[in-house]
Amino acid sequence: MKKNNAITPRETDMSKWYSEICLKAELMSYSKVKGFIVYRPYGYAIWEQIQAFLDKEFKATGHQNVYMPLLIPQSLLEMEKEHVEGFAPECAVVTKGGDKELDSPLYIRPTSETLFCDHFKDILSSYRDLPIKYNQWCSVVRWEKTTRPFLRGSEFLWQEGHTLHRTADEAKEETLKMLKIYNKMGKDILAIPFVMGRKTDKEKFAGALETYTIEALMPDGQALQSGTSHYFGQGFAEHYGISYLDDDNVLKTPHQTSWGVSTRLIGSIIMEHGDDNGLVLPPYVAPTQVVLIPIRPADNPEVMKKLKDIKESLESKGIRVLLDDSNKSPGWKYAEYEMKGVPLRIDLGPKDIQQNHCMYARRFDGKKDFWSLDDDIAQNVIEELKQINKGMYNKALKYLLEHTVEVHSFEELKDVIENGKGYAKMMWCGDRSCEDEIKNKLNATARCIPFDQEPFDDKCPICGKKAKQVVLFARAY
RNA sequence: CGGGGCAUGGCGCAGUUUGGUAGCGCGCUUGGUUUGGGACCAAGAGGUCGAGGGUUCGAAUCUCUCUGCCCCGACCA
Repeated sequence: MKKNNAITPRETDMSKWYSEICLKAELMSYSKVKGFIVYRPYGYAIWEQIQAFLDKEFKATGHQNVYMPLLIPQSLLEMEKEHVEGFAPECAVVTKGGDKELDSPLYIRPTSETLFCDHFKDILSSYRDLPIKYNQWCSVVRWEKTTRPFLRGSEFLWQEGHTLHRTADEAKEETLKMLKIYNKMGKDILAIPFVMGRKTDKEKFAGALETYTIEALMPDGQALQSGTSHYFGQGFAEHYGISYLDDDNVLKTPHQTSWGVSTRLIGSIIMEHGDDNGLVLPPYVAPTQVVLIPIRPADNPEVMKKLKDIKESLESKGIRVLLDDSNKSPGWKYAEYEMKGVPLRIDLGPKDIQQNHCMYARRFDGKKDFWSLDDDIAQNVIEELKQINKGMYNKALKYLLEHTVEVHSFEELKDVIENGKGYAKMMWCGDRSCEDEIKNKLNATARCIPFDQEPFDDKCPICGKKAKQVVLFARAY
């Protein structure tokens, strides 16, 4: 049969493949303003699943949601030097209110550190107020020159956690705790194995003492920074005058963190799992987890009756299920739900009724098999979704391991980077100059200093000096 | 910000070279027949040809200006 809605194969053109999935799986639409997209229901629902998971984790670890204003006065943004230098060049600025020119411009938040700091100054007075653990769900605006749906937009949706602590240790612990929640999210619901690690000084957040990251590896060998967690120390607090009286009656400065993930995660899901038939969604973020396809229902009333029973029993177990009773042909439906990445499909037709079974097909590996209609189908589905998530994770993990290559020389590094072989795992002296050289010559950056440090050499292949740590280099989105 | 491409119904395109009053495929609506890997017939709806100016009796088509989008690079979640 003809494929009248096929997409460009990933091998042919990854960029084209990616944007066609975004559009044809109905995740988003382009808007009239460059870099700003419409999050369509199917795409937004993925974000809602991610939100639901994280919101629960945040609250379970004692965080509260708040909402800060959209606009930042210039004076407030300028209070932390590194921070303003990092962000001001990519800010959108409001210069008029109504028809009147403003005395001082207002910045649309590119991130909300400054707003949180200003507020913290007001509400913190005693050690009894600490810790303060806030999170915000919102969108931010950064005037990007090059934009791609989900991966890089001028506006994106995210969450940003901002916390204050009495001790440095407690703040550091918070920073790592939140990073681990992100990593858990990868394994549990995104089916993406992240590499956790610390950013080099060159790559860390503007104003942070330490930045930690979760990095995903995409099928073209490029890395995608998927979430960050920062330890600020007391820098911001000092600049913004945040202080409290401790139990020894001494005025002290709290220790601060911030951490965030964004709708970029949707982009990483698309690239990590997608194939030439379209999107492949991991089951626990899929807006529809199971689609039911009736075959020849018109002259076989048993078919719809049975499917409605199945639908009800799935719903009663909290499974997100869609019964497509439209009069499109089954073939059309197969292709459609493959494009949309629905993890599991169940077909039921007269032949199945006769044989007292139904057919199921898994999206990610195409496995097809039958379940007896006497089975507890809901229980089977629950188990199958679990296996799918595990299978997708393991597949991605295998790719990650196979594409993390130890390099001992510049030539080997070059080979890995230029041929899209993935992460170049390298022993590094720790000098900025070597990092810069790699950036200049190969356009690759230090993605992170992974937590798993297993030294395999004793000198830096760039300068030949003594190596201090293992670093992963890659080109990045 | 450089380099390339594009702008004609919801989507994909033809028409532009050589000016003559807008067409095709998909999708959509209605009715009917269908349904095990993108069904078929019939009848319909839908377009100030990205915006503005100019040339002309007449502009999707020639011309000028502007705007937007996509892709590839340099910078960033």
